[in-house]
Amino acid sequence: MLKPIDKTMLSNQVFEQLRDGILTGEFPPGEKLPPERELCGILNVNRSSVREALKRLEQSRLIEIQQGGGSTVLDFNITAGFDLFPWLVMPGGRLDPLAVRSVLEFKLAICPEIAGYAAARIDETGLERLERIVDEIEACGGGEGGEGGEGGDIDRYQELDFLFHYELARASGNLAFILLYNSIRDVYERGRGFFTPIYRGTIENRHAYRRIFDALRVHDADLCRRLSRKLAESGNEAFWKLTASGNATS
Amino acid sequence: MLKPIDKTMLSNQVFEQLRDGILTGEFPPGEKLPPERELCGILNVNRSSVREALKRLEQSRLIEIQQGGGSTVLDFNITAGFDLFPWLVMPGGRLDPLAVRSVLEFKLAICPEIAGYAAARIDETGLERLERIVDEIEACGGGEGGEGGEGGDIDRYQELDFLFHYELARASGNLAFILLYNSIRDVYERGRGFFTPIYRGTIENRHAYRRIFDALRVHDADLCRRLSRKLAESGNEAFWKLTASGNATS
DNA sequence: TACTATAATTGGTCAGACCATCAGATAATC
DNA sequence: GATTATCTGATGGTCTGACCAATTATAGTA
Repeated sequence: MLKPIDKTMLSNQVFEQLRDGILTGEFPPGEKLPPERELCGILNVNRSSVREALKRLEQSRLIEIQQGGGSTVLDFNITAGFDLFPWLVMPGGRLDPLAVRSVLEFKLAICPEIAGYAAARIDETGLERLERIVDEIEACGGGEGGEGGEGGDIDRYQELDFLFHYELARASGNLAFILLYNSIRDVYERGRGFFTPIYRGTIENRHAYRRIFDALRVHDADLCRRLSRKLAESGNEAFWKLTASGNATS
Repeated sequence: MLKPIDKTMLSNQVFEQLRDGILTGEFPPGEKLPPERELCGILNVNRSSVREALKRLEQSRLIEIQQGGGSTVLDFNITAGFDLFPWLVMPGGRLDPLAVRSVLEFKLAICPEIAGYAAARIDETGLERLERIVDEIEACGGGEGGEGGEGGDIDRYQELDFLFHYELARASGNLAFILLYNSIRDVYERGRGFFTPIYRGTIENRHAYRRIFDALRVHDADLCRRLSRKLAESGNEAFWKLTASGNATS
């Protein structure tokens, strides 16, 4: 009966409402948003809060503000940057199948490349950090028994999988890859529960990380690429199996 | 003597000053920004303007704001998303060599993949749009004479090259790739002048676009990937030649 | 009809006030 | 003396109301 109290700042609530309204098409591209003063009345907040929200929407390139001319909704497909991706993957708390496909294809495209550069450039400290992660991944029990209640391990495995790839991105010495993973982090965190079934199907591959690590250690870029691609492919296959059986995007 | 007047909004000027200060290390990670009221005094603007700027910095994940606790500078390498990339490529108007290398490697990694998916999914309207672009690229005169003053053509070629790849991203049907190019667009626009010498060296490849287009038309994904990779590689080589001779990043 | 001047709309900035939260100092308690 | 509770100041969050600046709509004029 008692619900947690929403302690988000007002300007943030305004921002989220308008952002979701734009992403769901409630405010279609080209249309004008209500004037600031009108929004104040509708939302029952001060103009400062509204303005802070509008400025953030403008920065996300979801709207265009023109002095004297009002705020116009932009077509986020054309204007919005990659930082918006997490919100397109889960509009309104549900997974968008097309966006999920995009995620999987995207991982398949960049993970091997990241691994390749990482193999060429990784240093000792990077290797150490990765080894700790690999060790812990292998320690995650996965399906050897039917004891059930292994959700904790799956959760941790999911987290470690991200950390593993994030460390690879850092080791690649490529700013673009690092920033990319910073943006994607939200996808993982927001969609944690939804991706769990996928990871449950791929945890049997947890020794694959070790193989990649060994290839990194000897700076075998080509092998890293191949192994990383294989890992990504197995994850994608697990997902498609689930969607086929109708268990995902629910 | 007469300088153009900066007509940007005050909050935007505040935002840019603080952002650049953070990116250049003037405000190192972990350090606290001056309190809002103090910033008002320093910058001689109203608190609303300061707040709007701070909210945007927070959204860019460059700072963390805590009620009663001030604003803390974050480590953008760990927190900032891909949308920040353009500003890391050209901090203070100069090219950052490491970031440029990142751009080139990044293009090399994703362009072929985009082309591959585009080949599988492109439709008639997409082909039409691309053909117009390819036609115009081929019409760009490039180095056949020594008439000089061909800057207009180079500029247009540069623009068309981006449009070509952007259309590929759209045709790929992958949201991630599209958003990526939306983010990258700024890199091209802000660094237009700096990249021109590169394009001057690669304009001789302008028939490569036609070959990719032909492969797209017959949905030959593998050929598209190979051709796209080759195109990206030739661009990168042109850049490294320039850096070797010390003409870039000037 | 086309152009121009005016008025209304709307975003940008400002000033000042008060509330909510946090951090450090102070006082109370064991 | 150490720990805990409380108080105080600093700082961000919200509100009110006003005025400026740019745009847009309207009315007037040639």
